[in-house]
Amino acid sequence: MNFDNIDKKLLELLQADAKKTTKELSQKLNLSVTAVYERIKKLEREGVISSYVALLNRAKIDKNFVVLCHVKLVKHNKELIAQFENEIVKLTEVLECFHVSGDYDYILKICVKDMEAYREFMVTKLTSIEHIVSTHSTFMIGEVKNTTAYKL
Amino acid sequence: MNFDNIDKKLLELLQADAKKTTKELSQKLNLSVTAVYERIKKLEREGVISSYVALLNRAKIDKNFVVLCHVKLVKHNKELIAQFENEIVKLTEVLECFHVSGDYDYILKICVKDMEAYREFMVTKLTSIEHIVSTHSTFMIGEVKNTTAYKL
DNA sequence: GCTGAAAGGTATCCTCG
DNA sequence: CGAGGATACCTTTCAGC
Repeated sequence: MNFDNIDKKLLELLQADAKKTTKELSQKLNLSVTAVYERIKKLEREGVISSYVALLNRAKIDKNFVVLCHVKLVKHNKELIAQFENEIVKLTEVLECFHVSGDYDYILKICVKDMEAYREFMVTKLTSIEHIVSTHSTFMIGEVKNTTAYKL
Repeated sequence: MNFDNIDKKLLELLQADAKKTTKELSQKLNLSVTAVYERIKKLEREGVISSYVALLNRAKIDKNFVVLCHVKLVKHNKELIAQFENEIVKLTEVLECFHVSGDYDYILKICVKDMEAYREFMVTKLTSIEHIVSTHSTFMIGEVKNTTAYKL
């Protein structure tokens, strides 16, 4: 799909605030309400906009302890990978999990309450998944940037 | 702030789909529309819900090349750190940047179109920031999980 | 903190340039 | 592709429990 400047601006606005009314958007874009409405519907239909979500403040919900955990598997055959990934998806503490190139196989972003909760998570959940040969935890000491918005 | 089970369920629903109407939510929660409305307003007022955003599909907007880049600075005094972080925030290709413990100082999640775009980013943007002594790029070869929703 | 009803604003659709 | 108007639905407020 191709985006003109209005689409780009529209996506920028919706990525910043999904609660803006089409009326407000139409004013910022110098378009009619209907035109904006149809552009949004098209972007949704095409799957460019995948969802609208509420973002929470980690600090207010006891999830302010963030760890980036590098994981290495014993082997890399299709079955083991599928099994591992299937388990990871279920873990609510894991917000992001990327299969990566390099020394480690996966990088996980884990959010829990504190170090104690992380210890508990490691012992009872992560390392109970089979096929993991090693992990390396890197603790977040500060969040410089964390956005969901892409610049088109 | 303290959350009862209704708040938790409400936050779960809003994190999954911010476009649900208070009417729909009230049915799922067995509450009146007004009660749900007031709970949401309170969660917004307290800053638990920080924003509502549209999430885009990376694959549809030419941002499907994801790199986790580890960065190490020369020194770690307050001034250099502030200067580095100030520059990073401006880079639209960087969606996440965490100040971390360990061998490297920062871990960045970078989304661009392809390897060529990444090369361009590294050469013209990232490494043009001063005080970086070394970087290590880890390429994403698969996305296992990527959510913005915390489980309360 | 909850409910139900009332008022005003929006989303959505339709017809027409 | 975009505009404007009609309608159903939603958000938001208010009185009362």
